[in-house]
Amino acid sequence: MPELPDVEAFKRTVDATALHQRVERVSVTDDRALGKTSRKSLQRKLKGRRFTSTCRRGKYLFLATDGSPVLVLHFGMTGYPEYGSEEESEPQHSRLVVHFDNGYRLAYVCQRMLGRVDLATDAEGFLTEMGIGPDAMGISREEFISRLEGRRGAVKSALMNQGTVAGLGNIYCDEVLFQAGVHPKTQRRDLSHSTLARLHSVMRRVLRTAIRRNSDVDRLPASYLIPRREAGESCPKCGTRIRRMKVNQRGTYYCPRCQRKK
DNA sequence: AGTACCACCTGACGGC
DNA sequence: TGCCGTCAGGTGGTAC
Repeated sequence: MPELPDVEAFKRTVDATALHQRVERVSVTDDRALGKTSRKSLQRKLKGRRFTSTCRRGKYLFLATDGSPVLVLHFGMTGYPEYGSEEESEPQHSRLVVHFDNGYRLAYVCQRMLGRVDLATDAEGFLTEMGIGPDAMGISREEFISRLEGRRGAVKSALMNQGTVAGLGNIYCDEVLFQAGVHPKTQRRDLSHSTLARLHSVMRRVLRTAIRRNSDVDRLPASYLIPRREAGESCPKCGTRIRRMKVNQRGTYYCPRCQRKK
Protein backbone atom coordinates (compact mmCIF):
# COMPACT_ATOMS: atom_id res chain seq x y z
CA MET A 1 0.00 0.00 0.00
CA PRO A 2 2.72 2.52 -0.54
CA GLU A 3 1.00 5.88 -0.46
CA LEU A 4 2.58 9.27 0.08
CA PRO A 5 3.79 8.70 3.67
CA ASP A 6 5.25 5.31 2.81
CA VAL A 7 7.09 6.64 -0.20
CA GLU A 8 8.38 9.52 1.90
CA ALA A 9 9.80 6.95 4.32
CA PHE A 10 11.38 5.11 1.37
CA LYS A 11 12.93 8.37 0.23
CA ARG A 12 14.54 8.88 3.61
CA THR A 13 15.89 5.36 3.58
CA VAL A 14 17.41 5.84 0.15
CA ASP A 15 18.81 9.25 1.08
CA ALA A 16 20.47 7.77 4.13
CA THR A 17 21.99 4.81 2.33
CA ALA A 18 22.24 4.67 -1.44
CA LEU A 19 23.56 8.06 -2.53
CA HIS A 20 27.05 8.90 -3.85
CA GLN A 21 28.25 5.39 -4.55
CA ARG A 22 29.29 4.30 -8.01
CA VAL A 23 26.95 1.89 -9.76
CA GLU A 24 28.93 -1.15 -10.80
CA ARG A 25 26.18 -3.28 -12.21
CA VAL A 26 22.42 -3.40 -12.54
CA SER A 27 20.52 -6.63 -12.59
CA VAL A 28 16.92 -6.93 -13.67
CA THR A 29 15.34 -10.10 -12.43
CA ASP A 30 11.91 -9.56 -13.93
CA ASP A 31 11.28 -7.50 -17.05
CA ARG A 32 7.61 -7.15 -16.18
CA ALA A 33 8.61 -4.60 -13.54
CA LEU A 34 9.91 -2.26 -16.24
CA GLY A 35 7.85 0.57 -17.68
CA LYS A 36 8.92 2.12 -20.96
CA THR A 37 12.58 1.39 -20.40
CA SER A 38 14.39 -1.85 -21.11
CA ARG A 39 16.80 -4.02 -19.22
CA LYS A 40 19.67 -3.10 -21.53
CA SER A 41 18.92 0.58 -21.33
CA LEU A 42 18.85 0.53 -17.54
CA GLN A 43 22.12 -1.32 -17.39
CA ARG A 44 23.86 0.84 -19.94
CA LYS A 45 22.68 4.18 -18.63
CA LEU A 46 23.13 3.58 -14.93
CA LYS A 47 26.49 1.85 -15.02
CA GLY A 48 29.23 4.11 -13.66
CA ARG A 49 26.76 6.70 -12.39
CA ARG A 50 26.11 7.77 -8.83
CA PHE A 51 22.76 8.69 -7.34
CA THR A 52 23.05 12.27 -6.19
CA SER A 53 19.64 13.10 -4.74
CA THR A 54 16.07 11.92 -4.61
CA CYS A 55 12.72 13.58 -4.89
CA ARG A 56 9.22 12.40 -4.33
CA ARG A 57 5.99 13.47 -5.98
CA GLY A 58 2.87 11.70 -4.88
CA LYS A 59 3.68 8.02 -4.87
CA TYR A 60 6.63 8.35 -7.23
CA LEU A 61 10.25 8.35 -6.11
CA PHE A 62 12.95 9.74 -8.39
CA LEU A 63 16.63 9.01 -8.00
CA ALA A 64 18.70 11.61 -9.84
CA THR A 65 22.18 10.67 -11.02
CA ASP A 66 25.35 12.60 -11.78
CA GLY A 67 24.54 12.03 -15.44
CA SER A 68 21.34 12.53 -17.39
CA PRO A 69 19.23 9.54 -16.39
CA VAL A 70 16.77 9.63 -13.51
CA LEU A 71 15.66 6.35 -12.03
CA VAL A 72 11.91 6.33 -11.45
CA LEU A 73 10.38 4.03 -8.86
CA HIS A 74 6.70 3.39 -8.34
CA PHE A 75 5.78 0.81 -5.75
CA GLY A 76 2.36 -0.49 -6.65
CA MET A 77 0.91 -1.90 -3.48
CA THR A 78 3.63 -4.23 -2.25
CA GLY A 79 6.83 -2.54 -3.37
CA TYR A 80 9.69 -1.11 -1.35
CA PRO A 81 13.40 -0.38 -1.70
CA GLU A 82 15.91 -2.32 0.35
CA TYR A 83 19.52 -1.39 0.82
CA GLY A 84 21.94 -4.01 2.09
CA SER A 85 25.29 -5.69 1.85
CA GLU A 86 26.09 -7.95 -1.08
CA GLU A 87 26.88 -10.56 1.52
CA GLU A 88 23.27 -10.77 2.55
CA SER A 89 20.97 -12.74 0.34
CA GLU A 90 18.83 -10.64 -1.97
CA PRO A 91 15.30 -10.08 -0.72
CA GLN A 92 12.64 -12.31 -2.15
CA HIS A 93 10.76 -10.68 -5.03
CA SER A 94 13.62 -8.35 -5.95
CA ARG A 95 12.86 -7.15 -9.46
CA LEU A 96 15.78 -4.78 -9.93
CA VAL A 97 19.05 -4.67 -8.04
CA VAL A 98 21.58 -1.86 -8.31
CA HIS A 99 25.01 -3.04 -7.22
CA PHE A 100 27.41 -0.40 -5.91
CA ASP A 101 31.17 -0.34 -5.74
CA ASN A 102 31.24 -0.47 -1.95
CA GLY A 103 29.87 -3.96 -1.56
CA TYR A 104 26.29 -2.83 -1.05
CA ARG A 105 23.24 -2.97 -3.25
CA LEU A 106 19.85 -1.32 -3.56
CA ALA A 107 17.03 -3.71 -4.37
CA TYR A 108 13.62 -2.75 -5.70
CA VAL A 109 11.34 -5.35 -4.19
CA CYS A 110 7.83 -5.79 -5.51
CA GLN A 111 5.96 -8.92 -4.68
CA ARG A 112 2.73 -8.38 -6.60
CA MET A 113 4.29 -6.73 -9.61
CA LEU A 114 1.96 -3.78 -9.57
CA GLY A 115 4.78 -1.27 -9.34
CA ARG A 116 7.05 -0.05 -12.11
CA VAL A 117 10.66 0.92 -12.61
CA ASP A 118 11.46 3.43 -15.30
CA LEU A 119 14.10 5.75 -16.61
CA ALA A 120 13.51 9.40 -17.43
CA THR A 121 15.58 12.38 -18.43
CA ASP A 122 13.88 14.60 -15.89
CA ALA A 123 11.33 14.03 -13.20
CA GLU A 124 9.16 16.97 -14.16
CA GLY A 125 8.80 15.82 -17.73
CA PHE A 126 7.97 12.32 -16.63
CA LEU A 127 5.27 13.58 -14.26
CA THR A 128 3.77 15.79 -16.92
CA GLU A 129 3.67 12.93 -19.35
CA MET A 130 2.02 10.73 -16.73
CA GLY A 131 -0.50 13.45 -15.90
CA ILE A 132 0.44 13.51 -12.22
CA GLY A 133 -0.88 16.49 -10.32
CA PRO A 134 0.71 18.52 -7.51
CA ASP A 135 1.90 16.70 -4.43
CA ALA A 136 -0.62 16.38 -1.64
CA MET A 137 1.88 17.71 0.91
CA GLY A 138 2.96 20.64 -1.21
CA ILE A 139 -0.28 21.85 -2.72
CA SER A 140 -1.58 25.21 -1.53
CA ARG A 141 -5.07 25.59 -0.22
CA GLU A 142 -6.08 27.74 -3.17
CA GLU A 143 -4.86 25.28 -5.74
CA PHE A 144 -6.38 22.31 -3.93
CA ILE A 145 -9.76 23.99 -3.86
CA SER A 146 -9.66 25.12 -7.46
CA ARG A 147 -8.60 21.68 -8.68
CA LEU A 148 -11.36 19.97 -6.77
CA GLU A 149 -13.87 22.52 -7.95
CA GLY A 150 -13.11 21.39 -11.46
CA ARG A 151 -14.41 17.93 -10.65
CA ARG A 152 -17.75 16.21 -10.23
CA GLY A 153 -18.68 12.88 -8.76
CA ALA A 154 -17.88 11.30 -5.42
CA VAL A 155 -15.34 13.18 -3.32
CA LYS A 156 -13.36 9.99 -2.71
CA SER A 157 -12.93 9.47 -6.44
CA ALA A 158 -11.63 13.01 -6.81
CA LEU A 159 -9.14 12.66 -3.97
CA MET A 160 -7.90 9.32 -5.26
CA ASN A 161 -7.24 10.74 -8.71
CA GLN A 162 -3.48 11.28 -8.99
CA GLY A 163 -3.97 13.91 -11.65
CA THR A 164 -6.01 16.08 -9.32
CA VAL A 165 -3.72 15.75 -6.33
CA ALA A 166 -0.94 13.18 -6.01
CA GLY A 167 -0.26 10.91 -3.09
CA LEU A 168 -3.50 9.69 -1.56
CA GLY A 169 -4.34 6.02 -2.02
CA ASN A 170 -7.32 4.06 -0.83
CA ILE A 171 -6.29 3.92 2.81
CA TYR A 172 -5.19 7.49 3.49
CA CYS A 173 -8.08 8.78 1.45
CA ASP A 174 -10.49 7.04 3.82
CA GLU A 175 -8.54 8.46 6.75
CA VAL A 176 -8.72 12.03 5.47
CA LEU A 177 -12.46 11.75 4.87
CA PHE A 178 -12.96 10.24 8.31
CA GLN A 179 -10.94 12.93 10.08
CA ALA A 180 -12.79 15.60 8.12
CA GLY A 181 -16.18 14.07 8.85
CA VAL A 182 -17.07 13.77 5.17
CA HIS A 183 -18.94 10.79 3.74
CA PRO A 184 -16.87 9.19 0.93
CA LYS A 185 -19.77 9.24 -1.52
CA THR A 186 -20.61 12.89 -0.99
CA GLN A 187 -20.85 14.55 -4.36
CA ARG A 188 -18.07 17.05 -4.82
CA ARG A 189 -20.60 19.69 -5.89
CA ASP A 190 -22.27 19.35 -2.48
CA LEU A 191 -19.08 20.38 -0.68
CA SER A 192 -18.88 23.99 0.37
CA HIS A 193 -15.80 26.11 -0.08
CA SER A 194 -15.14 25.87 3.63
CA THR A 195 -15.45 22.08 3.62
CA LEU A 196 -12.93 21.91 0.78
CA ALA A 197 -10.62 24.12 2.81
CA ARG A 198 -11.06 21.78 5.76
CA LEU A 199 -10.27 18.78 3.58
CA HIS A 200 -7.07 20.47 2.52
CA SER A 201 -5.90 21.12 6.06
CA VAL A 202 -6.98 17.70 7.29
CA MET A 203 -5.22 16.03 4.40
CA ARG A 204 -1.97 17.79 5.19
CA ARG A 205 -2.30 17.10 8.88
CA VAL A 206 -2.98 13.39 8.38
CA LEU A 207 -0.10 13.00 5.96
CA ARG A 208 2.29 14.99 8.14
CA THR A 209 1.34 12.88 11.14
CA ALA A 210 1.91 9.66 9.22
CA ILE A 211 5.25 10.88 7.89
CA ARG A 212 6.41 11.84 11.39
CA ARG A 213 5.58 8.35 12.54
CA ASN A 214 7.52 6.94 9.64
CA SER A 215 4.31 5.62 8.16
CA ASP A 216 4.16 2.99 10.89
CA VAL A 217 0.51 2.02 11.28
CA ASP A 218 1.07 0.89 14.85
CA ARG A 219 2.22 4.37 15.85
CA LEU A 220 -0.71 6.32 14.43
CA PRO A 221 -2.90 8.26 16.87
CA ALA A 222 -5.68 6.35 18.62
CA SER A 223 -8.23 8.54 16.84
CA TYR A 224 -7.27 7.12 13.45
CA LEU A 225 -9.44 4.86 11.35
CA ILE A 226 -6.57 3.09 9.60
CA PRO A 227 -5.99 0.42 12.26
CA ARG A 228 -9.69 -0.36 12.23
CA ARG A 229 -10.21 -1.38 8.65
CA GLU A 230 -11.79 -4.68 9.60
CA ALA A 231 -15.22 -6.17 10.00
CA GLY A 232 -16.74 -5.54 13.41
CA GLU A 233 -14.46 -2.65 14.37
CA SER A 234 -15.92 0.41 16.03
CA CYS A 235 -15.35 4.09 15.40
CA PRO A 236 -12.46 5.46 17.50
CA LYS A 237 -14.41 8.67 18.04
CA CYS A 238 -17.98 7.62 18.75
CA GLY A 239 -17.97 3.83 19.05
CA THR A 240 -20.43 3.26 16.22
CA ARG A 241 -19.81 0.15 14.17
CA ILE A 242 -17.58 0.96 11.17
CA ARG A 243 -19.22 0.31 7.81
CA ARG A 244 -17.68 -0.98 4.65
CA MET A 245 -18.79 -0.24 1.12
CA LYS A 246 -17.34 0.02 -2.35
CA VAL A 247 -16.32 3.28 -3.94
CA ASN A 248 -14.45 3.06 -7.22
CA GLN A 249 -14.42 -0.72 -6.78
CA ARG A 250 -12.32 -0.22 -3.66
CA GLY A 251 -13.10 -1.29 -0.14
CA THR A 252 -14.09 1.87 1.70
CA TYR A 253 -14.42 2.14 5.47
CA TYR A 254 -16.30 4.91 7.19
CA CYS A 255 -18.28 5.80 10.28
CA PRO A 256 -21.96 6.28 9.45
CA ARG A 257 -22.38 8.63 12.41
CA CYS A 258 -19.28 10.82 12.06
CA GLN A 259 -19.47 10.93 8.27
CA ARG A 260 -23.03 11.81 7.32
CA LYS A 261 -23.76 12.09 3.67
CA LYS A 262 -24.72 15.51 2.49
C1' DA B 1 -16.03 14.03 -17.42
C1' DG B 2 -18.05 10.62 -14.94
C1' DT B 3 -18.80 5.53 -13.76
C1' DA B 4 -18.52 0.57 -14.37
C1' DC B 5 -15.91 -3.15 -15.12
C1' DC B 6 -11.91 -5.84 -16.33
C1' DA B 7 -7.08 -6.92 -16.21
C1' DC B 8 -2.66 -7.15 -14.18
C1' DC B 9 -0.38 -9.83 -10.00
C1' DT B 10 0.58 -12.81 -5.77
C1' DG B 11 -0.53 -14.63 -1.44
C1' DA B 12 -3.75 -15.23 2.27
C1' DC B 13 -7.96 -17.06 3.68
C1' DG B 14 -12.52 -19.34 3.94
C1' DG B 15 -15.49 -22.97 2.25
C1' DC B 16 -16.22 -27.52 0.92
C1' DT C 1 -5.26 -32.22 2.07
C1' DG C 2 -6.13 -29.58 -1.58
C1' DC C 3 -8.70 -27.14 -4.86
C1' DC C 4 -11.35 -22.98 -5.82
C1' DG C 5 -13.26 -18.50 -5.38
C1' DT C 6 -12.54 -14.08 -3.33
C1' DC C 7 -10.14 -10.32 -1.65
C1' DA C 8 -6.48 -6.84 -1.31
C1' DG C 9 -5.01 -2.50 -3.98
C1' DG C 10 -2.45 1.16 -7.81
C1' DT C 11 -3.04 1.80 -12.25
C1' DG C 12 -4.55 1.63 -17.04
C1' DG C 13 -7.63 0.47 -20.62
C1' DT C 14 -12.29 0.14 -22.65
C1' DA C 15 -17.15 0.89 -23.05
C1' DC C 16 -21.01 3.64 -22.12
